Amino acid sequence: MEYTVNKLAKLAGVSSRTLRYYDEIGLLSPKRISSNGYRIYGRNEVDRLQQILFYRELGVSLDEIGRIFSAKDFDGLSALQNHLTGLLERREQLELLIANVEKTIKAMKGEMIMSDKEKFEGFLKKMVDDNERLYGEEVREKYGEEAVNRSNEKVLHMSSEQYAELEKLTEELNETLKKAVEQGDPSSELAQKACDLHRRWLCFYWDKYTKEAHIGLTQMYVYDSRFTEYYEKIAPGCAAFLRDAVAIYCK
Amino acid sequence: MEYTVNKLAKLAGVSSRTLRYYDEIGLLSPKRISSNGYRIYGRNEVDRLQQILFYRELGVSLDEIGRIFSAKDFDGLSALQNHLTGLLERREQLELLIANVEKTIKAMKGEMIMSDKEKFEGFLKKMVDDNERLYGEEVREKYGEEAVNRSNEKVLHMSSEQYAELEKLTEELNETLKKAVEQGDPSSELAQKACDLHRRWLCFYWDKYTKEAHIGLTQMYVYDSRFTEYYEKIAPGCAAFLRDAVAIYCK
DNA sequence: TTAAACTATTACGTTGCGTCAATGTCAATG
DNA sequence: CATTGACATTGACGCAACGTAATAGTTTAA
Repeated sequence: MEYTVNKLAKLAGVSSRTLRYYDEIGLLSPKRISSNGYRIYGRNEVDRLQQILFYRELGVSLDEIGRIFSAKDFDGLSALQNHLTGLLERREQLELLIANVEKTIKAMKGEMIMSDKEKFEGFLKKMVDDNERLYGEEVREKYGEEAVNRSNEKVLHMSSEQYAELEKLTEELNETLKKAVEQGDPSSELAQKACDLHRRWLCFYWDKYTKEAHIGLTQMYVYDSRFTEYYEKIAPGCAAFLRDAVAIYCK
Repeated sequence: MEYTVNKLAKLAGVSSRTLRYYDEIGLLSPKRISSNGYRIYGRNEVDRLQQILFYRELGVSLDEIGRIFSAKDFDGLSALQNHLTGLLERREQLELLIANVEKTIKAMKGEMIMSDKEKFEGFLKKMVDDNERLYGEEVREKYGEEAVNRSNEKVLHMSSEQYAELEKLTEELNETLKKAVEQGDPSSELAQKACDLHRRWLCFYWDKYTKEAHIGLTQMYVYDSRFTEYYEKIAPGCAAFLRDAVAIYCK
């Protein structure tokens, strides 16, 4: 009932490096070291390793696992309860992150739809194809057909629903923006009005508006030729102008 | 319009160390280095930093941000779309983790309820008090009163609902286990039957049974005195016996 | 006997900085 | 003018949990 590193590693489905690491940090030491320097593990060590892996699978850090074991009164239940609290917190943060990314994507797509519907549809198609090539099978297996399709169709669907209102706002924004650029001053009242229209335009897509995102987005317009071109058609240097104006608007 | 590290750092709300790091990895280099060796940033750098922070807030890694910028055709939208895929994957993994932790906690609590209701209620009370002391205010602020109470009451609620059936199964399990221990062979047919009963017992709490979790849990019984004591009352050395039997059962 | 298979230690790489430590520079004050 | 305090520089370690060599000694099977 004695095991060398690789024996135990294979038995437990981990790498030998992992075992040596656990030895190094004092989480799982071998029963003894044989005369040739080899690590020899016994029954107790197998058990302890199982326990370690049990918690590890649940996402508990090795550090905490160590503390669970070394606590005088072993209480895995309390440990898991605390661990769960951390996990729930992480989930909440992740949800927030996802929501933000999604709303940003939504806004950018909305912008593209406004700027050039045909071009956008071409882009969307390419996007879908790329996803298909890269993740298609995987994703389809994981989430099922309709999830993929749903996510791909959502944008176009939304655009057709609210197209009219959005278009009106866009028109007003573009006009205001054009006049403001002609005046040439990003801090002018007209320019700031354009910023406000742009904000309202964004709120069409965003559930929650933040200054930071507004600044970041307009700055991006300057770097992404698809957006720059669109604004260029409204007025020369328009994207940069809007960026400057929004920077002031949000200050 | 020129900034030294700290000026820019304060302007953008990051640390100077961050800026030096970004310089180090080539993500954001200063416009020039002044004669005294100081980093001097200009307008372009401010913009670029804003962009970096925009993506960083969305959880994009610095490495990827760098690639977004260095790509010949800047395409933040596609980048975000890909990034979102990763985030969704992470969320799914986190959900799985949480579900597993929750079901494990559930099972352990179930075990305690069976073993000694009074003791368990004492434990629950202590648990709640601990949480109160440690996270009480925070958690209450975050999730609201009822979320805390709900999570604390859930277990007891469940136990009262299904107590009868569970008790019957428990009785059968305990009897079988007792006989099996008397025989003394964890690989015996009776012992394996007990394992199967224990599995069914677990399935009362778990939505999804896995061998690994079964092994891990029974092994934990040996380490946690609350469980060991309970099984000890059924038969001497019972927890260890069950662990050994389950190890065989799951092989 | 020799080569394959297994063991060991040492140490760098990963991510995004925080945090010293030692040292140099600048602006203002006594 | 010298000192002091604020700000600048370059290292370099530390974190989490190993993966991945590189180098060298040991055991085992052909």
